[in-house]
Amino acid sequence: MSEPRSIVLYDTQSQTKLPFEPIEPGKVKMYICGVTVYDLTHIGHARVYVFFDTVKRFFERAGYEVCYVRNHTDVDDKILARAEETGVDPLELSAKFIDEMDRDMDALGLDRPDIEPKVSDHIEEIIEMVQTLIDKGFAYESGGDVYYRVESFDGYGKLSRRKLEDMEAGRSGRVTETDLKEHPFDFALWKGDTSEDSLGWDSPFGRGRPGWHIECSAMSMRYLGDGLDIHGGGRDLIFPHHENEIAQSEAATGHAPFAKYWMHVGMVNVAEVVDGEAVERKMSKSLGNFWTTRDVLGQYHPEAVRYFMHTTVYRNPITYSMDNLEEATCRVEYLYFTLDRIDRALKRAGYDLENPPPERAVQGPLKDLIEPFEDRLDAALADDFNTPNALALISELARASNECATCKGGPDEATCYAMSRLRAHLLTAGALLGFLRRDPTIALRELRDLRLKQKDLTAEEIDEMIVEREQARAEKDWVRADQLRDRLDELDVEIMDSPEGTTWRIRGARARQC
RNA sequence: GGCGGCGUAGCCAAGUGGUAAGGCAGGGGCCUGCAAAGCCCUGAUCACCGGUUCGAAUCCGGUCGCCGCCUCCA
Repeated sequence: MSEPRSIVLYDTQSQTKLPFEPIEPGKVKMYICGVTVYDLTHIGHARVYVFFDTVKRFFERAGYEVCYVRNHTDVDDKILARAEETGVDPLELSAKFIDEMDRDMDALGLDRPDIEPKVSDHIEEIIEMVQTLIDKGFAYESGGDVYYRVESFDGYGKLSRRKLEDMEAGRSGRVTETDLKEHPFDFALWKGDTSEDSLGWDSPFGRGRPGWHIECSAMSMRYLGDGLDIHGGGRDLIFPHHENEIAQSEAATGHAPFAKYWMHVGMVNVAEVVDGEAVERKMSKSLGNFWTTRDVLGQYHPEAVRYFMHTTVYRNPITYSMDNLEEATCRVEYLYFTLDRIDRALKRAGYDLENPPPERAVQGPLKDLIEPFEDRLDAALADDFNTPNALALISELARASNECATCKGGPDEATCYAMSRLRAHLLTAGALLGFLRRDPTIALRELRDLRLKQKDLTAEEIDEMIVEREQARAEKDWVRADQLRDRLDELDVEIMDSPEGTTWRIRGARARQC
């Protein structure tokens, strides 16, 4: 970005868009809640991390130095339960799923966060913080556990704007009452566990392990200090997780706000039939309606998955469906075909793609598209990361690119120069959103191979028929050529004849189009 | 019961005070041996009712429908 632009982002707590003003000039301190690593990640997790990857990249483009921390919760009851079931050591189990998550997030092309702390490496900080809370009267020991006293914190409920009374008056039977707690909404900072063979650490309050929320407070402050710029995660973390983090952190440090901006990503929904009725519900482990990132990447190209994620603004729910993923796949394919066309046209004209000519003003009808493009792209993303608007801009670019690359008689010098600028813009936008990052030939092959796999076809058998048809065409045997094309068509293979030869592709699973 | 959100063309989806981005599908055209790809043209007054305003999809009130959170959850 040529000059500092004001980035506006929606803050959950104030329920409004605010101009981003860093605590330390030029720096962004960002903590994003990671996952509890007892299983493969699902596509809902992926949405959150794809989004914040783009947030991070955009801040960097805007000239900020970003410190991105994302934790792994590797000590948790669910991990213990899963470890018990499978007879594995809990920390080995979580280590395995951290690796699996890395594999999936790498495949999606995410940059690794700068710091990825684990609970098991920060027990000391956690114990220290719990002790501080006890000392200050915000927490109490009870039956070997330590609980946070929600009524001691004035601001309790300020993020999720709910009152303790309202929640108590709410759905009966939902809140678990325990003799150990002073108030039903008090939550565990430390869970006592005296059995020697379970995962635990010695502490001033006895042997045990941390409760759920404390780790994020302890680890975020360990790496980013008492005040962070951005704290984020999925919408479902607003209550109780983030609410509790605020209560703990601000109580412990006496410093407010704990986080200046709270950003929450909408849920991934999935359409299902429940009791004979079509409904759309949040994807979740407990409902059992989730798709793992691994499964999805087996079916769809990672860049198509990212494209799909960007079709809806991050705060709204998005529907995971075959149709939506297919459409995203088609768009990514279209963009790569476009890039491929530009590259070929430019190479034919003697352009060196690695060393584009020095920038100069564009003349003619494309001027108004090319010159202000990056400014418009930045404006879209600076407005609370409006990725659908960014995609709309990319569509305009691609259309113009195709027009240039396929113009009759071949592009002239001015058109070639315009194309090289369009190409650069496409790549810039793609780099921010996470696609168009491969060589078009490679990407198109990857896309093709996934479809071949879907249709249970091999490239060889198709190529054979293509060669046969080319021969028929060379002999102007149109009847035979068309017969072969019809046969291929039945296999959902589409043929594209061009002066450079015949290429083909597989139609997507979505109907007979695309 | 409390808190939050959503309802925009056949479908997906931006836009939150000045006469509705983009994509998919459909229709018409250019190109093509014919196709496909690509390009061009083509569609909505914004759930409903009432109000504020010179002017509202956009603000206020109400109605209906859907979803999320209040329990582990990204």
